[in-house]
Amino acid sequence: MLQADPLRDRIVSLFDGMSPQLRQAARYIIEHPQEVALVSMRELARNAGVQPSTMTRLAKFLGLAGYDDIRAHHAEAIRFRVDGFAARAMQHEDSEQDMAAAQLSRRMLQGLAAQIARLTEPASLERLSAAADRLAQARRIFVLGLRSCHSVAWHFHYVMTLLGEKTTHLDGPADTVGDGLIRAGAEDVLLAISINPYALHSLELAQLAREKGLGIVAITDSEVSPLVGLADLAILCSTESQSFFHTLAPALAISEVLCGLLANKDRNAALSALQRADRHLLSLNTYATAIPRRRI
Amino acid sequence: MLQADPLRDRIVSLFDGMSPQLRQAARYIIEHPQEVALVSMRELARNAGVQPSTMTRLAKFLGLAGYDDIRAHHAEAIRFRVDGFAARAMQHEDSEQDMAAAQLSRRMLQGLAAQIARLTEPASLERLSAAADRLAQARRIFVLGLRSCHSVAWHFHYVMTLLGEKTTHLDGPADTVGDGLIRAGAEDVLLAISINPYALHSLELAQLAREKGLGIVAITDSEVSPLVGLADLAILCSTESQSFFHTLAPALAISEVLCGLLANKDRNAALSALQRADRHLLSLNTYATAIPRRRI
DNA sequence: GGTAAAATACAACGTTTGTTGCATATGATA
DNA sequence: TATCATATGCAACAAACGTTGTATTTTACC
Repeated sequence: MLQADPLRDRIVSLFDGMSPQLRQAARYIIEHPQEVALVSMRELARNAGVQPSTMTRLAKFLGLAGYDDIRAHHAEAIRFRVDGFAARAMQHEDSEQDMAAAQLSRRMLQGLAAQIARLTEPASLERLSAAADRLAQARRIFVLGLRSCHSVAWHFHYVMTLLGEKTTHLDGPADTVGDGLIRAGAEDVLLAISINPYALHSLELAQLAREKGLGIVAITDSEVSPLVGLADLAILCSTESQSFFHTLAPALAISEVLCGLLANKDRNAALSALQRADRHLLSLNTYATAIPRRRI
Repeated sequence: MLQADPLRDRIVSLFDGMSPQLRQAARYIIEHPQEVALVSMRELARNAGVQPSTMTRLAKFLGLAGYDDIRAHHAEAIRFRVDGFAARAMQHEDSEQDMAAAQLSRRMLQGLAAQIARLTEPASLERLSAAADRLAQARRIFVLGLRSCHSVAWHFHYVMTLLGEKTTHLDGPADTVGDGLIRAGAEDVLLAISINPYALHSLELAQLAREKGLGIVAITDSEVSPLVGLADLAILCSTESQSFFHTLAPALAISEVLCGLLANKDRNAALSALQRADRHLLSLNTYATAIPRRRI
C-alpha cells in the first residue's frame, strides 16, 4: 500500500510491546489487510490461529473501542484504494452546529472528489476516449439533458459553441424540446444525459433519434440505465452523495473531459476558434473585470 | 472494469426480467460492487432501499443458493483486483492517439478531484457554513449565473425547487434576466455565481441588488474577483483545468454542498418536501425506468 | 369492477457475530 | 518453591445476521 496508513503504523510501532498472542493477531492483520474487511472476526481469528477474544483485545490494546473499528478502517482503505485519496483529516473544531455543517460539507466534498477520481479507471478512460472519437466524427452533435441533467447538457453545449457551430442544444419552451431533431439523420450523433430517475421525455427522444438512425452517446449512472440499451456507447458516472440529493458533479466532469478531448483533436483549430469567440464577445462588451458603473 | 465478471453480466442480462424491487437491489449491487463485500446483507438492503429478503430472493433469482454466494463472489473480486490492478496500469498497449487521450482525461479528472478535495480546507468549510446560514435566513433567494455559470445557477435552483419555493432563478429571454429582482428587498439574498471572465451583466445585477439592500452571497474564483467587493460573503473555487477551458465542477460541487446544508437544517421538512415533489412528478408521469413505447 | 396471480412487506426462526467475565495457565520474582 | 501479575482460553451473552413462511398489497386480465 503506497498511501499513509495511520492504523498500520500504530500497529507496527506498538508491536514490540505486545504479548505473543497479540503479536500473532497483529502480524496476520498487517500481512492480510484485505481479509480483515472481507471475513468475520471469528474467521479471521481462526485463520490467524488465535482466539476470537484476542482480536477484541488487540483493538483495545491499540486504543480503539472494539474490533469493529479495525474492520471499518480496513473497509475504508479498500473503498478508497482506487482513488489514492487518504486525506482523512479528522480534526474537530468549531461549535456544534458549525461542526455538524462542516462535517457534512467535508463528507460531501470528499465523496465527490473520490467519485471523480474513480473515473480515472482504465475502463472509464477508454469509454471517454471512444466517446470523443464518436462525437468528433459526427456531422452534428445534438445535446439532450432534461431536468437535473440540463446543467450538464447546457454546459457541454456552451463550451462547444466557443469551439464552433457543431452542437445543437435540444431544449426550448412550449414543448419544442425535440424540434431540433427534425433534420437530424444518420450522420449525426445524440449526446444524451440522463440519471435516475430517468426523465421519460429524454428516453422518448433518444428512442426517436435511434429510429432516425442517429448514433447515440450516453452519459448516465448505471449499466442498467435504460439509456444503455439505446446507446452505442455509454459513459457511466456515480450520482451518490452524502446528502438528500443526487450529485451531478461527476457527470459535469465527464462532459468537461469530453470537451477537452474534442478540443485536443485539433489544438490549432481550437485555439483560433477560441480567439474568434473572444473577439466577438469583446466587441459586444460582454465581460468586465471591475465593478461596472450602472447603466442608466 | 476490464476483466470478465460473469455474475455481473448475469445480473445485467436478467435485469429486464426482474420485478421492480429485484431491480432496485440488482442496480445497487451493480453500482456498488465493493459494498457487497464490505457490509452485511441487511445494511446493504438498507442502503439499497429494499427489504433484506429481497436480497435473498435476488440470489435465488440468479440461480444461486443464497445471498452468501453473492457476497463471496464480490469478496473474491476484491481479492483479485489487488494484484490485477497494478499490473494492468502498466501495460498501456493502446495506440498513440488513444494513449494521449487517456492521459489527458486522467490528468483532467485527477485535477478536478484534487480541486474539490481542496475545498475541504477549514477556511472553505467555514465559508460554506456561513453561506448556508445566510441563505437559510433569507426570505427569498435570487440565483444569478450567466453564460458558463448558468449551469451552476440552474442546478442550485432546480434542487431547491424540490425543497420548496424559496428560490427565484434570474434568467429569461428578451433581456428580462433581471426582472425577477423587481420586488426584491432587504430581507432577500442574491446568490451570484460568476467566474473570470466575469459577465458584465452579472456584475451590474449584483450591483443593483446591493443598491436595493439585498444580501449577497457569491460563488466566484478569486479573492480579487469583482464580486468579492460586492458580496457580504464569497466562496472561492478554483477553475483551473488541464484543458483549454475553465472548469465548473468545483463550483457545482459548492452549490451542491450548499443545497445539502440547507436541506440539513430541517431534515424532516426536507424529507416531506421531497416526498411531495415525488408525488407531483409521479402524477405527471415525468419519469420512467424502462425504455418507453413511443407516444403516437 | 372483480378476481386471480404476482410482488412485496413483515415477523419470527435458528445461526453467527463481537464482546465480556471468569477460570486457568504461564512465567517472573522472592 | 511459593506467590503474584499477566496472558490466555473458555463459555455465555445480547445483538445482528441471513433465511423463510405467511399476510398483505399491487398488478394485470377478464
